Order: sequence, then structure tokens, then C-alpha cells
Amino acid sequence: MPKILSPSDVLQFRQRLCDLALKAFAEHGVEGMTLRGLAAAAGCSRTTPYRYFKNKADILAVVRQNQFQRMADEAEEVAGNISAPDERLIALARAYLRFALATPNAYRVMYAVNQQDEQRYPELVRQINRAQQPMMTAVAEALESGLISGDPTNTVHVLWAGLHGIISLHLADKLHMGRDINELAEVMIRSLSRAVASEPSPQPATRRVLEA
Amino acid sequence: MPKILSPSDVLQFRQRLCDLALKAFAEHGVEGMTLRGLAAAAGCSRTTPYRYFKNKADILAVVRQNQFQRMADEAEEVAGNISAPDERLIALARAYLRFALATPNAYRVMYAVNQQDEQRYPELVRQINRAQQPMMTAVAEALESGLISGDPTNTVHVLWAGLHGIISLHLADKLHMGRDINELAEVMIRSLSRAVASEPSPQPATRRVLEA
DNA sequence: CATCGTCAATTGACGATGTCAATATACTGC
DNA sequence: GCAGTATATTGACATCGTCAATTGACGATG
Repeated sequence: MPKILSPSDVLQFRQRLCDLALKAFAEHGVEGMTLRGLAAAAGCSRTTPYRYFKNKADILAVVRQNQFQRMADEAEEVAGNISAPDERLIALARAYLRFALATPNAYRVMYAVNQQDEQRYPELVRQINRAQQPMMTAVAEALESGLISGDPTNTVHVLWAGLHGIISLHLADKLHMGRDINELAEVMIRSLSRAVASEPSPQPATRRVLEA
Repeated sequence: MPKILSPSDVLQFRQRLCDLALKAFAEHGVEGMTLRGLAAAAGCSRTTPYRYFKNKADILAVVRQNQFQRMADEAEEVAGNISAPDERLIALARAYLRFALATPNAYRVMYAVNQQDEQRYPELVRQINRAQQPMMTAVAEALESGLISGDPTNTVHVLWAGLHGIISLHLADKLHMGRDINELAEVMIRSLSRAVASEPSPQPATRRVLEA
């Protein structure tokens, strides 16, 4: 019980609590992530966390922020290694999938938890945007190069939504078991990639078999 | 306070509680849907609902079951009016979107709530499966007619996941505002429809611009 | 008509939780 | 050594889900 906490001590304790929070979330879900439980796991008293976090929502926000930061780091790394925007876009999509499958509880806490007013946590918002930026940039550059067509924001949204749909249904066990999630995701990625690709100009409406 | 409740009285009270539960969920989220609050809104005492439901999870399960049932009803109605399986599939996708946008809180309680052991509620499971059946049937028939190619279950999963991704991100306010959700969904539906459509045989790998 | 049994509803109570106020503790600077 | 302050703990309160005990009302039976 030192008197004045060094900034590194504060960060360390915050980090420890966040780690415990993510673990509790992974093991017992959101409602199992209890402040008193975290304190017990950390070996401190019930209200000690209140000196390091404003309240429970604050802890949750920081936990989510950390995971978005990790995702953004990975995305930026992947993006940095590939110059061709179309290839980069595919690689980013695969990295997104890899992140979700490698750390499913991270993905769950990022997207399956409904944080009511996450706008009140600017750093969380910043990491969320940062995680999306590489895809956005890749689409914009692919658009400039004429590799894809259409509105870039819509393109990112559709691609992202397709991935998110597969992942979230899979993580919630809504998909019939025995299915290869990677195969499903590949179908999704290929389908959407082809769809946003700019047409090679000729060949009008041939294969419109299913167009209603 | 009658002595013996008629079965219709029981059903009526259960229905009333479910309606209040959905309204509470819509207004204050999952954590705002409190048993005591429901009882107060229903004008009874705190523990009276326990005579009609086993516990809170039971109420939630019935609420979700009712919404899945409603969705299944709509899907079956749509499916019953269209004989061509490819057109029917598109119509079912649009009906799915319409359901989610018309009653967003119903969709949220159906999919955004993580019911830990929903397998323990057989009627809920039954309605969930029923809601998926029309799409599954349409895909199977389209496959028989040679209108689409590939594994039918995978096809349904990808289509469904694409829709669910768009919808859930939209309902969680994750998409940039000012975007037309219907336009996004149409892009998704068209892209995936085209992707699962069986190739018109000629024309090999032309437009594979984005294939990594 | 009185009584009793049973079903329905209420009240009481307990443990758990998030959170604030008050208290105790221990270190730092003089 | 002392005082002040930063830190940690304890106490307390409201709310929640849930069970046990109690009350209340109605129908059947004698």
C-alpha cells in the first residue's frame, strides 16, 4: 500500500483489471463480469477499482477499447505489407476473420456487447475508427485505380457487414455445426469482392439469373 | 382474484406480460427489462409472474419465441405466394429485411440477446428453425432447378449472414449515418444472389479482378 | 349455511450487485 | 515525530432475482 502511485503503477493495475475483466467475460459472459468478482480476483477490496475506473461501464469501455486497438494494430500491419489495394482489401478481410476466430471473446466483447453510450468514450471511438481505416483506405485507393466501382463507404459497409454476419452468427452458434466457417467466409469474401469489382466494361446483363 | 384460472386467463396474462417485457426491452434495453418492473406495469405484485413463468429467462424465451413465430409466419406467407424458387429467395430476403426494419426491437431481442442455453426451450428452437425453413426450401428447390449451384446449407448461411450483418450493424448504429440501409441491403442481396447463381456455362474467369 | 381444502396473490426475507459516504491505513514531506 | 494526504477498506443503501411463509378468496361438501 504505497502512498503515491506512480503512473506506471496505475496503468499496471488498470491493465490487470482489464485482463481479469476480459477473462471473466470469456468464462461467464457479460453478467458474469461483476465488479466484486474482479476485485476478489485482483485481491483487493470491492471498491478499490473505483479509484482506477469511474464505474463498471468505464471498465467495459477500456476493455473494448484495448481489443479494438489490438485489431487496429493487426489491420495496420497487414495493410502495410501489401501495396496493391485490391489484394490488400482481401488480406484485410482475411485478417479480420482471423482476429475473430483466434480471439472470439475479444470479438464478442467488441461487438456483441451493447454499450449504450459508447460515444461518451472518445478513445474507444478513436480505436473503433482506426480499426476500420485500413479497409476504408484500401477501398478508396482501389476506387482511384479503377479496380472497383461504386460508393466507397457503401462498399466497405457491405464487405464488413458480410464478414461480421458470418462471424457473429458463428460465434453465437447459430450456424449448423459441422460447417467450415473458413469456407463460408471465403465464399462471402469472394462473392462480395467480385460484386464490387468494376465490370470489365463489355458483357451487359447476362448472368442475372436471380435478379428479381 | 378468481379462484381457478381458466386456460384462456393464463394465456392472456402470459401474453400481457410478454408484451410489457418487449416494451420494456425496447425502451430500456435488456437490463431495463426487470421482473419487478414488469409486475408493477402489470399492476400485480412482484412474485405473481412466477406463477405464470418459471423465471426471468423463461419470460425472455417466450418473448423471443413469439417474435420468431411472427417472423416465420411472414416468411411462410411470402413463400406461399411465389412459386419460382429464385424469385422466392429474393422475396424472402427482402421480407427478412423488412421485418427487421419494421420491428427493430423484435429483431434485437431475437438476435442481440445472448440467451445462454436456448436449447432448453424446445418451442423457441422450433420457431427459430421454422423461420429459416422457407429460405432453406427455396434454395433446395433452386438447386434442383439448376438455378443455383453449390452446397445449399452454405448458400443459405451466406445469404442469411449477409443480411444479418447489415441489419445488426445498422441496428447497433455502427454504420455511418446518412446511409440508406435499403440500398446497402440491396447491394448485398444482389451480390450474393449473383454469386450463388449457377454460371451460364461459358465465360470462364474474366471479371476476377479482386481474386487474391 | 358453515367449514374446509386448495388455488392464487401478497408479503417477507436472503443473497448478490453497483455505488456512495465514512472510516481506517500508511506513506511522504517537513 | 508529526501532520497531511493519497490510498484502501468497511459500512450502508437501493435494486435485483428468487424462494418460503402467509394471507386471501372461491368452490365443493357436509
